[in-house]
Amino acid sequence: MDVTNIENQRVKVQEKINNIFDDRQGLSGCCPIKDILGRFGDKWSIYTILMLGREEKLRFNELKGLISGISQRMLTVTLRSLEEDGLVTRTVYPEIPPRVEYRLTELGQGLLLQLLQLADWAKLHIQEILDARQRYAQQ
Amino acid sequence: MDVTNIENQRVKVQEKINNIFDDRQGLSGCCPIKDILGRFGDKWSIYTILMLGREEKLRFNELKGLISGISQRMLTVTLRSLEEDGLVTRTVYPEIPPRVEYRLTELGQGLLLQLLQLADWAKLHIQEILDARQRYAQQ
DNA sequence: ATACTAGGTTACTTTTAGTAACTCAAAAGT
DNA sequence: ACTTTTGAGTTACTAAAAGTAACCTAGTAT
Repeated sequence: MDVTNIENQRVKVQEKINNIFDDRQGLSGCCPIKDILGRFGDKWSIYTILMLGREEKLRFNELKGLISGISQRMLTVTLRSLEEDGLVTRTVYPEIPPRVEYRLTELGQGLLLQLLQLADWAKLHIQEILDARQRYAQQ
Repeated sequence: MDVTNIENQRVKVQEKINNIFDDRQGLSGCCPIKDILGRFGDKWSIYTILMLGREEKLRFNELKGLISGISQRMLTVTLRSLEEDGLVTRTVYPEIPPRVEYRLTELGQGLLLQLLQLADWAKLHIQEILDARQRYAQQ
């Protein structure tokens, strides 16, 4: 890639960024990235989405078993927030003991694909980041 | 896209997810997505990266002016964490009054590109999400 | 001598994340 | 007849993180 191409790419990036900020008249409105990352960007939401992406449908305690370290409360809170955003559906079967099934919606599956793209980038560069942290820690 | 293609895609997704979990032997290790989103996934980091992506280099108070609502402390904390991860460089010019310039590293620019991809998805689907929240709120 | 500048800290308060123990309703064991 | 188990959660609490307001430094201009 020559100098002109790099410059072209830079201009495209700037346009995109301007677009993001234009859309929310002067920073006080809602920024879609912030809004979305602010919701699913925590570790429990990510693990939950990944697990539901792998297994298609899962019950509450199956999820709890798969996501090691999560407490019942945090799983409830996480699932409710994903449900609220339309990323996950919750189906209750009124039996005793109760049975509840969770699965990703189409929207949730779309988000999963984005997450996996990010994961590819993360895997490629995680070592660079860890190295940077090491250097920073050493003064 | 016919049924076979959908099935193919699903298998690919599952392989990728299995890969992510394999890499960190049994969930206790570090998951690159979690690790990375856990660091830059907050609103101040996102705004900071976007601003530095737009302007190439910025001084502390320029950033403070551009990111409306951020306090000095939160900007310091955010910049330090981005610096620690090798996403941003901090250059001090030992003058009085001091001058400090921040810019994205190559790594930071790479992350910015990923963020912009996510922003594209977010813009396409933010209304669906907002609608879902409305529905959820109404019982 | 006072005020201003850039780029922060320190000490404090509020918000959020997370834990441990409890609930519900029926079924099965002792 | 009472205790335990099961699935899917709540409630009440504590620890940690995010955020605010006031202060600092060192030189320069008024």
